[in-house]
Order: sequence, then C-alpha cells, then structure tokens
Amino acid sequence: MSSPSKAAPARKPRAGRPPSAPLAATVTPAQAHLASVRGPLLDWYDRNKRDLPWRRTRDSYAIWLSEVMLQQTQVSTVIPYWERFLARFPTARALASAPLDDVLAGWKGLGYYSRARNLHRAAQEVVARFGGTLPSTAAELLELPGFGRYTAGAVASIAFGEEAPLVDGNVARVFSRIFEVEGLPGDRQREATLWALATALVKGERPGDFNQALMEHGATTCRPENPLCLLCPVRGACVAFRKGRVDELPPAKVRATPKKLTLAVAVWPHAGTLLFARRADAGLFGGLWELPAAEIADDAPDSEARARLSAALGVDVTLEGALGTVKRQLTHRDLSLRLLRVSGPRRPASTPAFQELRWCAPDDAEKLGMSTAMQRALDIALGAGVLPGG
DNA sequence: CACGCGTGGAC
DNA sequence: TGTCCAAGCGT
Repeated sequence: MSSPSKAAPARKPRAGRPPSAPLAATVTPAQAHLASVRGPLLDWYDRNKRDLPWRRTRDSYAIWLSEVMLQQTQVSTVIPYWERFLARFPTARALASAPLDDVLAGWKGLGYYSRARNLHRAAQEVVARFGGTLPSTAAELLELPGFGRYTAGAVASIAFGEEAPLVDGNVARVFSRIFEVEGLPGDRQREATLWALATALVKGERPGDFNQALMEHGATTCRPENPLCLLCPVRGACVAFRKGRVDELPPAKVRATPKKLTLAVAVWPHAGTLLFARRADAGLFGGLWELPAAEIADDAPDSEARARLSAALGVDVTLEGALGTVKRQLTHRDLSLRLLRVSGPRRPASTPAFQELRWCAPDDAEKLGMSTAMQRALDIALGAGVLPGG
C-alpha cells in the first residue's frame, strides 16, 4: 500500500516569475524550477493515480515483477499477466526453483522473452546470494540479470524507499518538455541531462511515489500525442508549453524498416501428436518451443522449403501439402510462417538444428512456452484437421 | 553506440 | 490497414 500523502502541496510560482523571496538568497533559478515541479507532481499523483494492482503491495518481489513486465509493455497488457504469474510463482524462491520451461510458459504471449530468462536467473541469484530477498539498493540491484539503470532505480525507490533516480520513455518526454531538453533519443548529452534532472528531483519525501508520479504523468497527461496540457499540474513551469513547443519535444526516434523473415514450418502429425522443437536460447523467440521451423527465401518454392526442413530435422521429409501462411509484424521483423504438412520415414529424437525435439498432443502443447506467431500457426494447423478428432 | 528483441492498443 | 509506439536490457 502506498503511504498516504503527508507532504503539504508546494505552491508553484507562476510562469515566468523569479523564485519567491524565501528561496531567492540560496537557490538558483534552476533549482527553483526543479522545486516548482516536485511538489505539484507528487500532489497531483496522490489525487489522480490509477489503482494498479502492484500499487497495492509492498512485496519487493511483486514490485520487481511488475517493473520487468512493464518494460516496453503497456499497463493494460501487463495486469492479467502479473496476476497470473504471481499466483503461479508467488515468491522469488518459488520462481528460482521452477523449471525455465514453466517460467517461459507463464510469459507466453507477453513478448521480449529474454526478460523471463533474466528474471529466472536473477531469482536464482537472489536465493543463492541474498537468502531469497532482493537487495535494497539500486547499486546492488544493478548487478542482477535484467536490471538496468531504470529497473534498479524503480525497484530501489518504489520497494525500498531509496532516493534512486529513474528515466524511462515517459520521464524523458516529461523532462524534455518541462525543461526543454534537446537532442534525439540515445544522444549522450541528452541522456546525461535527463539523468541529472531525475537525480536532483528524486531527492526528498517519498522518492518511489515521486518517480511513479513522473511516469504516471507522462503516461496519462504528458502523452506523446495530444497531451492534456490544460489539465497539467506543472503547466506553469513547462518551458515547452510557454514556447509552444510541446508537439515538437521530444523528437521522434527514427525507426529502421523491419526486415523480412520467412520461415518454413513443419506440421508433422503422428499418433495424435505433433512434432515440436525448442529454439536456441539466444535470438528471436529464444528458448521457446515451436513447430520445427527453418528460414527460407521469401520467394522460395515449396521444394526448397522441404529441403530446408529436411536438413534441419536430419530426416528426409515428404511434403504432404500446404496449410497456409501466418503473417506477423514485429517491431523489427516482418515475419511470415509458411505452414507445410510433412511426413517422414522415421521420427527424429534429436537433430543438430534444435536443442530438443518433443512429440506433443495439443493439450501438452498448451503448457509450452511459445510465441504468439507460433501459437497462431498451431491453431491453424489444428483447425485444418491435421490430427484426428482435432 | 547501434542493433536485436514481441506484442497489442491507439488513432 | 498502416503506423507508431510503451514503465529497457544485453551485447
């Protein structure tokens, strides 16, 4: 439970006015600008924060889990995952002792699966080195897998009350506008300025709530498009608002065009099961299960797809028919899965191309960690009736 | 430092 | 339908 507000809401000076008299002697205009932001934002947060499930707990593990899931992922997507995952792995110790396959299955559909692998490894380290409880400082947290500067600051401040700064996409946008920070995302000078601002501002009462106030403000009011400046608690301090530059700060990041990736996917039924393979740990969908897949040229004929799958499986498979194509847009990949029903002279148990092969009935496949793209491919294959009674 | 890494929501 | 993008991290 978040601590109730005890802070008297600070009065913000009106836009363009010098700092008030009691501060003027020892406080620079820059410091006064900072002070005019902290109090109003914290006060606004107390009145307007959303009732999110991880704001109802003080369990550092639960808060940690929320921060990892929220990386590059929207709140509404995370909520059901967080609740299910926490019910299944209620403590760091429970998570640490679970098989990685179970952890990846719990992450199924959430994306960026290395987060789950790092979370699992970090839980094991926490058990081995810290008796199952997270260390309480950002500096220590930063040593654990999956903790970068942001997540270390978030967990240290929110779960442990450390005056640890954080900068995420929201905070970068909020600061860029209020303090007119120039530069493209990734620019070294820009990042340094943002972190310096975060470091200065977090000092004071309730650092965790203040950090959340910054992010909440960015997510709901100081939005990328159509920001709600008329409802903004720090409008009077916002340089971009005063100068009419809200829409141009921060500059949008330049995105690379997604590369095309086409995979031939083997749908190989046998005795009520299909053949599954586990992908390599690194790279796209690392460590997840799939219907065995091999990269092909986008315009490759089925004969070439058959050859690629035969090589990957170490068995000369026969093409029994095409079942369609699954197309998915990833951030940096334009993914096509060409589903090919195959059969073979024998059933492979292991191959060089895959870490592990397994024949699974549909019910067992439910429990495997799998990407959404592959889940869709599986649904299509089953819908096409490749298994009797399926 | 640039790139690889997923997904679903918003418009 | 297309496009952008959201509470980043690892290499």
